[in-house]
Amino acid sequence: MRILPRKFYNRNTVQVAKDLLGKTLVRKTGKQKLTGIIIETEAYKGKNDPASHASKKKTNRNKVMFGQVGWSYVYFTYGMHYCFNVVAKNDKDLSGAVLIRSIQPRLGIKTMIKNRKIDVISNLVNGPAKLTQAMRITLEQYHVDLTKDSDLFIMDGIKPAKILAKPRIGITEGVDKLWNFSFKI
DNA sequence: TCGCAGATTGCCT
DNA sequence: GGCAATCTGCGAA
Repeated sequence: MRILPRKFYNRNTVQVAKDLLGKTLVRKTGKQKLTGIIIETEAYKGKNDPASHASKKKTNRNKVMFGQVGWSYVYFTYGMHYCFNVVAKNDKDLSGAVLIRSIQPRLGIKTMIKNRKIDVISNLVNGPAKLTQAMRITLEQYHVDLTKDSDLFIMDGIKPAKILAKPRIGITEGVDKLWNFSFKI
């Protein structure tokens, strides 16, 4: 398997969100290696997308969404949760990112369970904040290059059979857009 | 099984 | 000062 090249992310944000399904997320913590297949994503553009952090203006928090594609965007919210995004946009768009909502654990499941302090597999990574907790993603992973072999990157994976498109979750504006993508393994 | 409220911190207005 | 791309536990049905 190969690491996804930067040009993979240099396309329409919605298209990248779809194509990220089935790809492998790799997280290295010391000697431990945690991997998982991405099974749910959401697309957030900048302009004309009221639900996006970057819809209004560039701030210190969301500036990564305006920067280089293929870099991580981690943000802290609700006082206790982190969410993990990948910056992806074509040349026309000023900003955009794909939220990784859910994965299917492959390597290091035991470590993930330990990180989450629970023992129910079905409850391990079925949500963006649970995913970051299980994989130990924090603000230290804010602005990491995902196209390089480091602590955190994304590799090629499997091909999803059937992609489902739904409204995005947890937002109050822009709910008419079917930019939540998932598939069944 | 479903729906609601609390937790808790940093960012923006 | 108010709110957020969420999760969990609790109470009701």
